[in-house]
Amino acid sequence: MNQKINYTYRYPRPAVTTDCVVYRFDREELQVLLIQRANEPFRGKWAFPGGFLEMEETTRQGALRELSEETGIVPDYLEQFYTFSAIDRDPRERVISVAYIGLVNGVKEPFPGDDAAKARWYPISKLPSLAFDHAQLFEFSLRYLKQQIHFHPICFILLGKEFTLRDLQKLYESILGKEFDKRNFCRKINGWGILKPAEMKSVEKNSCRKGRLFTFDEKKYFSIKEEGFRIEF
Amino acid sequence: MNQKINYTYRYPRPAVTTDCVVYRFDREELQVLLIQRANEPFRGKWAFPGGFLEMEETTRQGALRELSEETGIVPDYLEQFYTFSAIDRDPRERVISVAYIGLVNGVKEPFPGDDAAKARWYPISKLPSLAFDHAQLFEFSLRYLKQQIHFHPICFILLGKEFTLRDLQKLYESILGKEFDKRNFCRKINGWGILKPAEMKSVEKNSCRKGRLFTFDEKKYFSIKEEGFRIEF
DNA sequence: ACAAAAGTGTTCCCGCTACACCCATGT
DNA sequence: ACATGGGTGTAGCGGGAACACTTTTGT
Repeated sequence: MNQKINYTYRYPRPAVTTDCVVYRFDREELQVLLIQRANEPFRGKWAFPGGFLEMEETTRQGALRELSEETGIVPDYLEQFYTFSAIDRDPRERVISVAYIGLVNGVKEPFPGDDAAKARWYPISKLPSLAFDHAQLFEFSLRYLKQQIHFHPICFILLGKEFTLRDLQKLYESILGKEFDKRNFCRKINGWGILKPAEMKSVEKNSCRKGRLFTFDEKKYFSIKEEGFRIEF
Repeated sequence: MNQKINYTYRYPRPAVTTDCVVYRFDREELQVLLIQRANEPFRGKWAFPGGFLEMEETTRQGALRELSEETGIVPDYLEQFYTFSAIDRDPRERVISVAYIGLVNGVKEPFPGDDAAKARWYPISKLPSLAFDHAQLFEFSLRYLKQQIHFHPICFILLGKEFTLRDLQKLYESILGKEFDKRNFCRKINGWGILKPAEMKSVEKNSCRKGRLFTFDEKKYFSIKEEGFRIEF
């Protein structure tokens, strides 16, 4: 397996990697998935999962593969957000990284593997010091999220099947970094008409209520999106 | 100069290129800058300017260099919008391209050079058939423009120092692909308070009036942007 | 019992929309 | 003279913002 073949080119080439900033929302705050590096460089430091691109995969496929190898996580949404190419961003050699943002709903826990000694979710307000230029990677990813929230149903992907209006509001507040009035928020969302009440099992109806549960009406969303609807906030 | 050095790596690497979709606005319609390829592959076909990344430059620098070499154009704004990595996007070999969007104000004309046999501006409604996956590149760039118009003063960069309200309206209509009511448009823009009347030389005051000239009040724009202002449309 | 969070309406205001006519210029 | 494009105001409506108290549940 430890093949000794070398690859030779007429001109020098940078190495190409992919990195993933994966978000989840635990009904209180936004969190991102970090791994603790098992190898040099930056051994022991926390970083976003990622690694070298293979020749027979797109960057998207590479990002999914590395994410899966290092954490076992399969995201519910994955989109490219920026390519980092600063000349000294990797101490070993010239490396260009295509960075992806991932969204996960629910409470999946990671299993560290490969280059990851550990893997865990960190609240975005309490990130540790990060390897490489990953602090910048994080900043860019959050800015991208703040923008895309207007064009994609990001929040509904993060919330998963059922959620309360409070969950949704907390999530908007986490991403946009400001607070809203409960009633106005509620009316605004309802005005869009893209939520339907979730069906409840009769058990739930009486028992411990955390608020009414809703579901994202995907069909309705895509139909009004066709007509130019945007999730303005 | 024709050095015979080769570069050898332990694992195979894709080649990395940059491409630029540069826009200008001639007061009637949006145009993009295309070159006619002087070399294989796709010799004779139209394409966006671009080429291989060098080791001592960032992708941004590479994009600027290639653009300058092939067309002599220096954009007034340049931002990355997507990285294309489909496996067969270049018939020669595996090539990943980091694509940039450029904006130019005024009427600069290109000078073809390097890999470009010709270089010219094409109205976006009349693009010729394009080399590589550049049709997709174009689509992505336009989608990006449509989004970024809400977060950056794209339009004011394209218009340059002085412009009429009619120019601005035509530009918004070109990018967003829909038409607006003249008076409502005017009131909306004025409401932002980021336009100031341009000073006129006394000659202009009486002579052939094409409408009042305005200037983008950059200082004002950045100050209200700080407070969370967005250019909603 | 107390604290924490859910649920619920009204008023005011601003910005968006729709709409038509006159004037100046250039041909 | 005619055509083209510039310039201007109003009325109605809908959505956004500000605002407080009661009820339920969990501790």
